Amino acid sequence: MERRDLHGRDASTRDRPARDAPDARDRPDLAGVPPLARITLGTQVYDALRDLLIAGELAPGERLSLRTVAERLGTSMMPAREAVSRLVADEALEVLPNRAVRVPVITLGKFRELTRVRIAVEGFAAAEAARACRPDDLAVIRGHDAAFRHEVRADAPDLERAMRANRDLHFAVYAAAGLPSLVAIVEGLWLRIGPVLNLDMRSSPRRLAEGGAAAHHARLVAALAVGDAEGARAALAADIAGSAAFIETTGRLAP
Amino acid sequence: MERRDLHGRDASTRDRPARDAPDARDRPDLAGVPPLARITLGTQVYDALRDLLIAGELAPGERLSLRTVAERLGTSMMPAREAVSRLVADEALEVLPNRAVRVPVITLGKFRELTRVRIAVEGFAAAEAARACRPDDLAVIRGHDAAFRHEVRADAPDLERAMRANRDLHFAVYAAAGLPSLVAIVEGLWLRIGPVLNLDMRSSPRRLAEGGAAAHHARLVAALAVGDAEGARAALAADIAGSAAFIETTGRLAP
DNA sequence: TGCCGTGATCTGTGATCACACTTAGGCTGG
DNA sequence: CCAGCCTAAGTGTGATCACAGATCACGGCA
Repeated sequence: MERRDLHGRDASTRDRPARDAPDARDRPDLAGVPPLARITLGTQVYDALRDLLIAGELAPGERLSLRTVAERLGTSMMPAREAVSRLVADEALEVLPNRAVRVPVITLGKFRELTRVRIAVEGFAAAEAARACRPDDLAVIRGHDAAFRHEVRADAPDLERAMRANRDLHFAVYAAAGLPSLVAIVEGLWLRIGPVLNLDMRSSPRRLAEGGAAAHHARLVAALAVGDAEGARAALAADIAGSAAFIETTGRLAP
Repeated sequence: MERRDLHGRDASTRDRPARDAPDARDRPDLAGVPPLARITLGTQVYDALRDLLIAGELAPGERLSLRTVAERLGTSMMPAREAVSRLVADEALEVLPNRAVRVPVITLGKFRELTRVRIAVEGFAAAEAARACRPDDLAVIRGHDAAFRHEVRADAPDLERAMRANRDLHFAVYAAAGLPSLVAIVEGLWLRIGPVLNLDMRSSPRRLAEGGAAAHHARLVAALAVGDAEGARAALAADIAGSAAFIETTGRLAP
């Protein structure tokens, strides 16, 4: 049970960059200096929990406690509260009538519903990506694709790395569509299926290679390269449907 | 400046129903008694602000203050904090590097992006609705359609009622698709375009009748009635594109 | 032996205080 | 008369306390 400390508790260094913000606003023609993302403790806790969720390190049904989360991450209860509130709003966590917080247990019906929505939304993103994809976007995508293929073909596949490569590949495609709000929507969906998807995937490693994931990815990349929107959509839909079908066969989903 | 009091501060009455929850779980065959939604002050503040936003009563660029919101709604600062945090997470509000909270100013580019995403997502929802629509769903939809048509044709159109009828019509269609997570996504989108959309609509009333909204709605309802998925999608896409084009002509959007 | 009341403990929620920071307004010094 | 500082009010963020309700185990009654 390692203890990540989010503090960097020297607030003077943490908030330092913000002091330049007024300058940047007074002289908007000053290059560089992007809007300067706010990094509060609450946001950091949110990101930490978020990563745990989509990595499947928090199992469905697992319970959380504000005080435990706070202590584990080295903060007080307040940032944990904010983080959990946001995740509950995203339906990535749920708080029962008992006031207990846990990661939701997805039913089979809900899983199928999410899969249909994913195919529609992510399929659209892939199609748009095929239209808007630029050479450097494609290069990044190919990089992640190669990493994934390399990992699943290895003698001792590193599942964590493989899943991360898969995720990076998908989101690189979605980012190439040039619709940030769409990417945010997809992130919300992944946040909800992450636990069940990655958890089951972890339980049966070799399925990763057997499933047609690599083949679907290859078709996807090929379609993107030639600007074939419908081809990209179909390839991505097949990829999603394939992994969903596998999850269903494990039968671990609640009725 | 009326003062809505969210308290009902008699906690004993507010939380009373929860006491039946354990019984309902122990005897699951006990009819009625759905899971019993939690209603915290934070959630109520969230809903209040949310309604203000999608009704366009909070103009883009308008600033909010936690303490002001709290006082106005008759609570302390904590529930206001949670509500604002959630809305910021939804990108329905934003907090500047100065730590000032305001409703975001949408740029023209962002507006077009959101419109494209809306056409894709809501169009899909309409198509699914055409497949899954049941007679009683259709009846509800027709009711809202009639209300909207009646309102825009009146001599003295009540804009607020018209916009609400329009919103109810749209969401009745999306609900008919039977994909709750999709409805949640669309709500997030409406939360972000609500301010600019409804604000501009309010500034020029008669456009409501001139715009083809009623005609698009008619085509939409007709398509739903016969299960024509692509027809429904097209009608809804035209509706969205129409109102978006009108908004752009007002030229009020930031470059 | 089986069951129900009852207490300690832990939960999320709300209120309040403390703090660093921003911002606007009034004052002083030129 | 204007530019400059500089105080005072107001901001979100984080910590801490208070509290009602839930959970669970122990102990006593039937």
